[in-house]
Amino acid sequence: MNERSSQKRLRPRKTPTQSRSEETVASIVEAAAQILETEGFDGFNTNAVAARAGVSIGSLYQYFPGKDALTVALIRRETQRFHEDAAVALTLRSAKAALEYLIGAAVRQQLQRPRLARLLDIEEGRPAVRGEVAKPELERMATDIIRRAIPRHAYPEVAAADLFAMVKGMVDAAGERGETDIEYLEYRVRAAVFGYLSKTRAR
Amino acid sequence: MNERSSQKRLRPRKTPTQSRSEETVASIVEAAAQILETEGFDGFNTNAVAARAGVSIGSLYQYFPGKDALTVALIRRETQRFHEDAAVALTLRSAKAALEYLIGAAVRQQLQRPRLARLLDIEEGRPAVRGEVAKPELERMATDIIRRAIPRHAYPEVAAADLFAMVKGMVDAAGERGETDIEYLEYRVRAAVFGYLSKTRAR
Amino acid sequence: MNERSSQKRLRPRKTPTQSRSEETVASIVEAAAQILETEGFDGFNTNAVAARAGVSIGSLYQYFPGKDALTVALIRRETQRFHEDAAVALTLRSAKAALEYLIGAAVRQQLQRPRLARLLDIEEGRPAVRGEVAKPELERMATDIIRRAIPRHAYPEVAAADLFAMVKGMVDAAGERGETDIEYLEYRVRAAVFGYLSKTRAR
Amino acid sequence: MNERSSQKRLRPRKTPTQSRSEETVASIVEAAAQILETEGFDGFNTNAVAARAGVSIGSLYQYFPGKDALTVALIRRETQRFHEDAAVALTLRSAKAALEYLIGAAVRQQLQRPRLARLLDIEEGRPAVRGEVAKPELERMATDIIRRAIPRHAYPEVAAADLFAMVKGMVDAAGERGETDIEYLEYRVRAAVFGYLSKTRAR
DNA sequence: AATGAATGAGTGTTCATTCAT
DNA sequence: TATGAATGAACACTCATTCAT
Repeated sequence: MNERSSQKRLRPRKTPTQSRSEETVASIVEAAAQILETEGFDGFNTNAVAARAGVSIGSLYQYFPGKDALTVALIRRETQRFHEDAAVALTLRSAKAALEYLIGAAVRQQLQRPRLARLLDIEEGRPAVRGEVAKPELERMATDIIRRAIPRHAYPEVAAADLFAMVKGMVDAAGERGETDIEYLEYRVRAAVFGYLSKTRAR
Repeated sequence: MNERSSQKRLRPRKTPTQSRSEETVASIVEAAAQILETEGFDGFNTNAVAARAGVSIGSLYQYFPGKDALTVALIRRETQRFHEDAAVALTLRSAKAALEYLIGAAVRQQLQRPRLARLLDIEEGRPAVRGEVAKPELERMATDIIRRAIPRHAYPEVAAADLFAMVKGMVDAAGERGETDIEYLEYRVRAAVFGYLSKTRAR
Repeated sequence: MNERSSQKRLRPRKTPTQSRSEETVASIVEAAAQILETEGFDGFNTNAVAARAGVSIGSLYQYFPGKDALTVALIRRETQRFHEDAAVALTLRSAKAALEYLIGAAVRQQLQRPRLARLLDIEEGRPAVRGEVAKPELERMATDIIRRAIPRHAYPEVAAADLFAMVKGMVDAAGERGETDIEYLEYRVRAAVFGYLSKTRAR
Repeated sequence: MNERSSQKRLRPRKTPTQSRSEETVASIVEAAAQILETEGFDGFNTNAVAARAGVSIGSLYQYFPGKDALTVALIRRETQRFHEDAAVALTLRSAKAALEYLIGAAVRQQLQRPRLARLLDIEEGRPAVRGEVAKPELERMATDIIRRAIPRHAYPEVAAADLFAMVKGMVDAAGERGETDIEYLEYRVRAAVFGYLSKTRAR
């Protein structure tokens, strides 16, 4: 139907208080992840997700007001761990250690289920989805870390955005090429990040 | 349905020899670009493209065997200039100058029509399209340039892939954020590229 | 487009367990029969069938994975009775009686809805449909009957095939000409069958 | 080119019996035959026929007012020889010989290009085509032969129709099964025809 | 709450036919 | 007369979403 109607709610229809509901919601989200991973966008439709989750299509719509809401939930789930890692990184004394911690987290996260990660990155850009996925806080944290690592950096927000973009670009591409050597990839990503920062330091 | 061709052809159906045909083909490809740019994937359907091109749907299919072929043609058109720039860069004496030339080309190209560029980057990843768009030669050129710039680099192919990915990531993100200051963006991309190379030099 | 299933399934998509579904399926098949009967191949499209069945096009595709599957289902429905008649014929003591029984069944069946029968005979020959409609068993039964009727016949399988073909040819043509005198037609078909067998007996 | 120019010198500038138009028409009809034979109904479209004939689609429509007209022309061409054979058969003294002559002609004709013959038989039944193809005279000839062969036959017209139908049915089916032993098939068809006539003789 | 049958707007694609050149 | 670019009605099929049970 009309996907353009901007007033569509993307929040879950109900906050599950019962454990059974929570399980159902979780199974639906995981089913979405699996479908996206194995079938790609072409196979990613609500009926398939419901079937994979062992749930009726009606139930899916009981918990998610629409397909986009399901996508958002999945993105949130996948972002969650990274969010927590960022919080941990903030507590580290050394700013460099914090950055390295974060880089490691990003690489591992993205390479855990590379196809899923890549596809979700694309979904994040969809107008219907963007704005629903909480980037701001994450970016604020990253900005903080950079501010501490390079106190004299001219535009830490820009740097944070740039670094996010290049790390994501590199790791997505690596995942797509089928790379599995996390060590090597992390080494290169660190090179990119610290290389960028060293050349950008002041302006 | 057409059961005969198991492998869909992505090459243009007929090479237009008459000038009228050439115009039609060009107008269709440009219409595709505009639709993608203004409506995004959601509005990107063959009927809309034909309508925007001021052409019947039948004409579209006379020149493109399918939607994917149209996408491929559009990607090729957009890649064309960059291809040529890469060839020019190869002729420059200084390897550093070559790299900078290429970076500038990439940034300008990607920021010319940022949304279009971003969406085409996504399309390039689609299984139905990948393999039809000639990356190999481009990557070979880039590898050559890196080989000359950093003769002692351990894995120039990996570096080329990484650099492509990070540049694309950075510029796409910048375009999406609405950045227009090409100078500044180029400066940062150069920082990223040369930073990466300096930290990666040997292994 | 669905690129996943290289071999289109012709089996019904889901076996309806609820009575409502069964009704829907039956109404769709009967609608297909009526459309084919009244409009011929030209009007036989899925949208028209759905409309005639008083059902949405989506429902049609929920039970039949494609147009051909619907055709197959219709052929099966029309063949069903004949199949059962053949089984009954096999139980008759006299082989001649069995043959006559079968002939009568074939004539009546084919003349019940002559146009439909003729059109389905044609559809049976379509590459996409042939092989899905169970002829083998029917031919085996017919071969058995012939074997019993003419024990010394040189090639009962060939005879069975010939007889099927000539009976079908005669009755289809008669139906097309608008014949309604079943008695007379049966008489001629019997003449053809027993005439063929008497002249072919041994070789 | 070379062959053509040499022919130009040796042959008259224009063949008086065949104008260039006639050649074009013939090539189109033969192209239609080939397409139907090799691609079946699915590939049988006017553009494909024109291409195979080495003629523009516009030219095709210059000679045939529509697709059906082309089909009719093809049916007529294929029926032509059989028509002539029927005329020859009429001149034979012995009625039995005439019938056998005709049967042989029918079998050979139908088995020459079996797929084409079968497909054309189907086309003959299409409402848009039926009535355009001259059956009456052919049936009259066949009726005459039967009248002479079995002077006391009650309904020679009915017999002629029945025999046409059963012969066509048998030979089409044989062709479809890939039979190539013309002798054997002719033997069986004769058995069917004379068997039918012997059992039907009077009423 | 859960189910799954039903919906129908939308999309890719074909092909007979026309007509300007 | 010949060409072939252009047309657009028609059709098979999908899938997000609803709602009666």
